[in-house]
Amino acid sequence: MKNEIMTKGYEPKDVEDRLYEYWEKNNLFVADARSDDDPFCIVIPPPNVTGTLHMGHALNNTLQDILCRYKRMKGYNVLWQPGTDHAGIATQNVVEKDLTSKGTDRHAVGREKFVGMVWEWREKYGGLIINQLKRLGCSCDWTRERFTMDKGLSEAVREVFVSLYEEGLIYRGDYIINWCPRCHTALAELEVEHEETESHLYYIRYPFEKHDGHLVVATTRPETLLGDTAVAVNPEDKRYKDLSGANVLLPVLNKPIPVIFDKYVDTEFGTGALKITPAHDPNDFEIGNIHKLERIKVIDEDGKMNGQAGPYEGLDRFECRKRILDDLDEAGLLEKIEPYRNAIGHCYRCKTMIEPLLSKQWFVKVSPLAEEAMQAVKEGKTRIHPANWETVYFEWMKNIRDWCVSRQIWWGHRIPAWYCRECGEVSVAKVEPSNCKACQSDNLVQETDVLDTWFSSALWPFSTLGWPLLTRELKTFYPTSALVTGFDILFFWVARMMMMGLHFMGDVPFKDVYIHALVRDAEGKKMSKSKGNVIDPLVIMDEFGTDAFRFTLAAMAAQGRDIKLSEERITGYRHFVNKLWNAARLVLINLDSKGNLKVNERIYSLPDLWILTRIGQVSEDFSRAIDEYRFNDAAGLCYDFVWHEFCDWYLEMAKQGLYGADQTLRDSTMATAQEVLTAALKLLHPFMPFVTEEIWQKLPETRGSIMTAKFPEPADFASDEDSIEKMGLLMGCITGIRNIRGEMNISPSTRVKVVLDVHQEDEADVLRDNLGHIQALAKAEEITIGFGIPKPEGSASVVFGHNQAHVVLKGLLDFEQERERIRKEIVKIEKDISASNKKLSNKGFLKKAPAEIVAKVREKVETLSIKLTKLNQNLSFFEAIDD
RNA sequence: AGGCACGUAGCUCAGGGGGAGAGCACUACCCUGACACGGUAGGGGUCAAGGGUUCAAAUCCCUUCGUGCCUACCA
Repeated sequence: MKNEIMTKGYEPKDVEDRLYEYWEKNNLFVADARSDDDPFCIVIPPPNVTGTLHMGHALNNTLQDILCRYKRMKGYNVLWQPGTDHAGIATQNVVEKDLTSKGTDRHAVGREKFVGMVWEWREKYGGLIINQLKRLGCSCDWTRERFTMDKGLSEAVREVFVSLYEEGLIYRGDYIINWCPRCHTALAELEVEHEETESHLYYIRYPFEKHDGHLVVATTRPETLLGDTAVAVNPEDKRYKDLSGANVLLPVLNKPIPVIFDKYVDTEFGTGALKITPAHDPNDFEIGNIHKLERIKVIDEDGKMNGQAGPYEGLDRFECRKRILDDLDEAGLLEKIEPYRNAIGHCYRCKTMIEPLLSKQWFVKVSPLAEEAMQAVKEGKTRIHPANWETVYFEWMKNIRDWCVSRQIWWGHRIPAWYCRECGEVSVAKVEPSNCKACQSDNLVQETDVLDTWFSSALWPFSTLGWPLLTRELKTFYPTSALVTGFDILFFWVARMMMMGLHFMGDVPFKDVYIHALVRDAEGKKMSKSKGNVIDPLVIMDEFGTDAFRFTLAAMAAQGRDIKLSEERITGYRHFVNKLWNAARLVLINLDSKGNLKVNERIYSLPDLWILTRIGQVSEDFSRAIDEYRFNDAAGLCYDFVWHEFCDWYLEMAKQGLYGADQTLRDSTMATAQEVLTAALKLLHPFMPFVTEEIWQKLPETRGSIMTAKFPEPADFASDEDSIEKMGLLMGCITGIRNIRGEMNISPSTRVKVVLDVHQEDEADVLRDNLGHIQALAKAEEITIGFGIPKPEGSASVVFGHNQAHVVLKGLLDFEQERERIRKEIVKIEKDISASNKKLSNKGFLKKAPAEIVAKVREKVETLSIKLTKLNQNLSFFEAIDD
């Protein structure tokens, strides 16, 4: 690969797969649990096995990869722990869909066989997302890949479940779930589609038990009134303040139920009186809990009215609604009906209306765990970046409710609880018990529910490192260094990892949490398949190359902001990749001169010193930015440095040395160019792993992979603070001359005569020493330098610092145009000066502003005044001339 | 409804109390021996509106308008 001629443009396709293979083959991603180096560990947010790479993954994993590659080069012992999540419902759905297309379903297949089929599916397709992560360049230690349902992690899950149960932190209780009466399954919130539906609001009279009159209640679901156990009103509501202790009679059933007071009730809505059906409405369930109301289930798992429904038993819930309305009307209890629109939950699969149903579920009692988790962030053991997310975290932790961890699906960790068929005793154990601990019966049956997928995800930072075994990995890498994730799963996942980590490891799971932006489409909408607005990262990578794509994501990942991805922006960064490639090409083409330069022979020209000083500064700023998770700043630093300093100025000036006859100068220039290019490659490697590695391996003085190279530090480079100012003078001079050329429309091929009227000896020296550069970059010839040289006839002038450059344009100069140019400049400067003078004449400013600010403004006025004087002189010079 | 963000150049976005910035697009001139995915120069903004704090506000505070997201959804 060495010394191979580089192609004119960078072709990512030829490079990416080959280099990724090279890294993997050389075990460059593999972490060493026995190393004494400082550890740096990130656990990947495990993508669903059913997942395909989307923009969210791309951003999330690019940022993690940047951190990992950076830390490796900084000498850390890096472990990026990868793996996938079994994603209970999502995965089960994929296989069920397959069964449906074959005209069968999971119930026909049976549990055991069905679960077997899911495993088969996972074997076959579960690696898709992993390969896509590799395509993105992720440097995960794939030798340690884990799965939330593999043997070790399943053991961790059981261990945790049993411990929490034994500590009394897991219990079984009643809960309202979303039930589909047609599919016969509970649905997660995510699987419920809320649809705006035309409906009705029924006003029903509930007569008072002890006196005349009635309370009117508004409801959209009259059939549930059979299960009412109270009517609630707001305690602030003056209309109902006398009803304390009163009962009303439940219509149809004529059963007395109490009137209760609860702030939850909205006085503005309906009549301000709310019927409470704890067994069939989630909110009513909550209120029922607070007021210790009886829960009466009147609808069964088929959506039919049960024995508690009295005369309506056996009716379908919708049929029952009709009948009950008729009966109410007949009894004079139906006051009115209003049309109403509301969002009703439907089954995402069969569109059947969801029935909120009371059932027994398993819960984790989270408040003691949450308290610890909150404390850890307050004490700074875990820091959340950007910090404003800490508020959100605290808010949620404060209002946390017990966590319902049971799910009525088949794919997942089956809850390790066994019921005795003889006596009903519940045994929770790591391994299946042979006998009931109460009655010794061996007639046991295991709980059919599985655990919420987030239960195993909550253990991820330590279960992947080998827990419950006390492995070396655990010792070396726990607590992990950073967690990188989107805010959408701050609660689902981050908070729960905090709780579990603290509880079972006695320490936080990670020291830093970096919350990154969400990638949205051009309209700012969340990308989703149903909206059809997804941009496929793989398509982008094919079109633009992985490096350009990654760089774009990083450059746009400003903290806490959403990213609206635009292809134009990616195009811009693809150009940047190409620019880097061609800078390297320039260096490589001139390698004939890499030479036998001895260290003490090396010459440091002003541009050399300047660019070396700059790369040192940039290295420092870059590291600080990454350490503070300011990815966009780090990206911007590299971009500006490589393009606008290294390429635009340094390499252009280097050509002087490269194409000249002086061998030592050529060798020195090449030495600096190579040194800076190499350093820039290292800075950019975390962002653009492929192109940087490819160039690295073509450079003659590099060995192995750039991945193992030492990251640049300011101390690595020759440094000269003065070079910054001197170079500024030189650049100002060149820019000034170019400015005139541009404005006057002088063809680039035309060489111009330049007279430099200089103010100070030391500045004159700088310009004299770099005459060649001025000639080359400003396309000048015959440069004269002197003090107080009069403005030559037919010249346009520009002021830089305290100096002037007169560009002699005899014959080419349009006097009117030049007058106009100067006037324009004068107006601008006068405005600037007067603004500054206004500040300086403000006593408050002089008194209260920091001295350095005042000095700066003074200096500015001084500089601008000199410039103004010179401009005015030049203007009068031209005004004296008749066209 | 509540909470949290955000309104900066035509577009996509940085910046964040003391000189309005970048990329793309646009204009002019250039295929100059790394790169036309390039070079040089240029045009373009009341930093949403109004008020306040301050010597100084695009930046901090308040209000309004607009946009987006997250919760909760009104029975």
